[in-house]
Amino acid sequence: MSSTADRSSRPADPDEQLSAVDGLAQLSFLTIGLLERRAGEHRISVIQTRLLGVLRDRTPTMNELATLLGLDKSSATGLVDRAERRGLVTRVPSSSDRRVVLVQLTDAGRALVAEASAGFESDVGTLLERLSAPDRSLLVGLISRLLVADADANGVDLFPLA
Amino acid sequence: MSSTADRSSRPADPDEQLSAVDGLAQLSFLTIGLLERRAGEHRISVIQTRLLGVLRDRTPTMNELATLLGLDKSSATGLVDRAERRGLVTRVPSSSDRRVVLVQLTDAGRALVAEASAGFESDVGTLLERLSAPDRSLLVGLISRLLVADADANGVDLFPLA
DNA sequence: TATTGTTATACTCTATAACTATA
DNA sequence: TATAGTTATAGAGTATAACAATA
Repeated sequence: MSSTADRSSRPADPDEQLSAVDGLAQLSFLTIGLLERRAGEHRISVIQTRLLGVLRDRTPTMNELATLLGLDKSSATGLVDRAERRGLVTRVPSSSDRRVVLVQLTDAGRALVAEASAGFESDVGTLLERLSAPDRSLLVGLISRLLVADADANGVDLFPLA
Repeated sequence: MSSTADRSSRPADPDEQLSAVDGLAQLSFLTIGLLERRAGEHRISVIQTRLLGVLRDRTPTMNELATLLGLDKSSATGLVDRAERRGLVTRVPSSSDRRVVLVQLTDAGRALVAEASAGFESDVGTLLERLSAPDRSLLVGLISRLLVADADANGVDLFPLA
C-alpha cells in the first residue's frame, strides 16, 4: 500500500525491492485480474466463476453455498437466480427435506467453467514462466506451505476459489 | 481452480501440495479478503480503499484517476461522488483548463487510508509469520522478482493497489 | 419454535450512450 | 471538432429485515 506500489505512472527502478505488503497486494490484484479477464471472455463475473467452480464437485444446499462463498443467503439467492437464468445451474428440490434446495451445475455451466479454468491456468503458467524453473517451484512450494500453515493456524478457512 | 482448492469442506491432507494455479488463486483471494476486512472496519469497499491509496501521493484529474483504477470515466465519477459525499476526497478545479477536475484527499480521507493500510500491513505480517524468517524473505524476494519481470515483459502494467 | 430459502428494499459498483462545457 | 467530465440508464452484486413453508 505504499507509494512504490504504483509502477504504472512512475519510472521503474530495476533494483527496487517491493515490500512484502506491496508485493503480495500487487500479485493478488494481478492474479484476480487474470481471472477476471478470462471470466469476462465468457461474459461472467469472478463471483459467478467461483460459484461454478464450487459446484464442479459438489451439489450443495443454498445455505452451504452461501457459506462456501462467504455470502449472505439472500445474496446466494440472487447469484443462483442469475446463473440459472443463463442456464448455467439448476435448482433441485431435496428429497429428504422439503425446505431445502440443492444447486447443481448444468452441462453448459460445466463446459463454461472448464474453459475459463483452462484459460486462467494458462495465464498463471505464463506469469510463472517469468521465473526460472527452480525459482518457480520454490515459489509454488513456499506459497503452498504458507497457505497450509495459515489454514492450520486458523482452523482451516481458506478461500475456495473453485 | 482444481478440486483441491477447497480445503474448507474436506479433510485436510497435511502432505498435500497445492498446484501453482490453486496456490496463487487462494493466496490472492486470501490477501484481498484481508484488505476487504480492514476496509470494512471503516465501512468502505476495496475500490474505495484503492481510490484513497492512489490519492495519497497524487492529485490526478478524473481521467487519470479512471486510468489508474482501470475504470470507465463515468465509473470514476460515481466513485468520487460517493467518496466526496463522505468527506474523504474533494474536487478541485484546474487552473489551467476549465474542463479539468482534480481529485484530492481530505485530511479525513488521509487518516482513514492510513489506518486501513496499517491494519492491512499488520494482517499481511501475521500471515507471513506462518513461515520461518528465511522462507519469508525468500518468498518476498521471489514475488518481487516475479512482478518486476512480468511488468517488464508487459511494458509495465501492474495493478496499483494504492 | 427453529430453520431454509425467498422477497422487498437500499446501496455500491460498473459500463454504455448521450449530453454539457470547454478547448 | 475533439476532449473532460457528468448524467441517464441498466444491470450485477451485496446486506438487512421481513416473510412463507417446512421441520
